[in-house]
This record gives sequence, structure tokens and C-alpha cells, in this order.
Amino acid sequence: MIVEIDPDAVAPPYEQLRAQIAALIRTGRLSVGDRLPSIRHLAHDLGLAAGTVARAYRELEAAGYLRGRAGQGTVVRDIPHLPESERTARLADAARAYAAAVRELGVDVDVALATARHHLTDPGD
Amino acid sequence: MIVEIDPDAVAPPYEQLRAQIAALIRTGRLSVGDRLPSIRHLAHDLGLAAGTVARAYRELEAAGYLRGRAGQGTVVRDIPHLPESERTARLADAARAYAAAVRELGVDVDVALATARHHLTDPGD
DNA sequence: CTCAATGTACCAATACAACGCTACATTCGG
DNA sequence: CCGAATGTAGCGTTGTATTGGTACATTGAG
Repeated sequence: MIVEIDPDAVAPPYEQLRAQIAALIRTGRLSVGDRLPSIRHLAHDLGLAAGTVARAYRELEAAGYLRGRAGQGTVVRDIPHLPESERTARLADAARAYAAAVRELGVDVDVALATARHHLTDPGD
Repeated sequence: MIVEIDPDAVAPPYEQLRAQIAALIRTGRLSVGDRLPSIRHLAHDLGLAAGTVARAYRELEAAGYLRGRAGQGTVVRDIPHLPESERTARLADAARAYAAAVRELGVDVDVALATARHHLTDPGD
């Protein structure tokens, strides 16, 4: 698994982990039926407590991404698609946050859009 | 002053206030020499504690935007421009955050860019 | 000088996250 | 059947961030 946790980031570790796994499933790097590392194993690899990984798994299961069963492990269950309204609302929130940051920095709109395009097309940077 | 605080937002009130005032100064809606509302007055208007507004003012003063003196009030001091490296770094952070949200939502890149453009050009929405 | 208005500094309470830990239920393999 | 591995649930502790309130210092007006 390609996951990175930054302890100094603003987002708490369990949230970073949740978002990254969700993105891996969305982008197809994890497919339906794939088995995820065990809670304890992943926690050890990432230097986290088991409870922290458990929380990320729990939220992903509640969202429909995963299915975890005792003794069997946790597997990718589905790629849930949110209702259109929910998705556009969340997208608007994210765009608003980006726009606010850009405005505070005094960055030109075209530069901001080019930067966004760059990060949207080149995830690894 | 045109400021809105959403108590349910992810960002804490003092940070929302700080960012909005910084944006007002950057965009010229507040000019150098303009006097801001007093800490207590603004706190009362926004339904916040005085200490919360004081923190926003304090951080803006540390960043060079404001100058506050006891008995005199707080005025816009300057429009500090960050070093280029700092600005691009912060812009990249914001863009990364936006890209991560888009990827998790499974939204098309073009849709994401159009949404970003919309919010960048139409602040009031 | 006196006083009101203002910014500054500090402290207690609260909430949240993370951690380490324990106990328990379930599944599978031997 | 038995044990190892797994997920689930909960506990108390610790550290941090935020808030609200209070006391203090400074300034300018009368």
C-alpha cells in the first residue's frame, strides 16, 4: 500500500488515512475484493496506534467502501457514488476553500487555475 | 465590515475572521489607514468572545497587515507581500488539498477546474 | 487628573484526537 | 477442539487547540 502519514499536517492521522484509502479505491489502485492490511499490521507500518487505523477503517466501512469482518480481514467492498447533490455540495466547499486561500495570497486567477490543473493531473507532486 | 462567521465550519472562528480580513485588505476593500472595529465591538456583532477577535487581530498584526495600539484602535498598516517561495508553497498546499478532495469525490478534472474557476471569479457564491 | 475606550496578557474550562491497553467475538487452519 | 489472526468495543491518560472571561496597561478626551 502506498500511504503516507504526516504527523505535522493539519488533518489528523486517521483522516489522512481515510482520505488516502478512499482515493486509492476511487482511482482504481485498489479494486473491489482486494484485501487491506490488518489493522495491527498497518498501524505498525505507519507508526500509529491500532485504534487510529481502526477508526479510519470504521469510517470507510460506514461510507460503503470497505467491509470488515473479524477473523477475515478487511476488503474493498464497493465504490459508493454519493448522491449528485452531496457531491456537488462537497466540491463547492472544496472550491470555496481553494478560492479563499488564493484570494488571501493575492495570486492571479490564471496562475491559481494552472496550479490546480497541475495538481489535479499530476497527483505525485 | 462584510464578515461572516460560520460556527459549524471546519475552520475555527478566529481563523475564518483572520482569513476574511486578510482577503479584504488584499482585494482593496480595506485600504491602508482604514480603522477596524474595536475588538469588543466586532466580537459583539459577530457573537464571539473578545479573546477570539483579539487573536485574529494579533495574528494579522504579526503578519504585517495591521497595527493595533491600546487606546487608539486597530488600523490597516500594509499589504505585506510574502516571499515568492512562501507564496508558491502555500498555493501548492491549497491546490493539493483541492486535488485530494476532488480525487476522493471522483469528480472529473474538467468539472473540478470549471468549479474552481467559478468560485475564483465569483467570490459571492 | 479622571475616565472611558481600547488593545494585551493571562487563566480555567471545554472539546477533541491520539495513544496504549484490555477484553471480547469471529473466522480459519491445523 | 484449539489456537492464531483478525475486527470491534471500550477505558483512562495525555497533549493540544479553542474559547470565554478577567485583570491589566495604554491612549486620548474632557
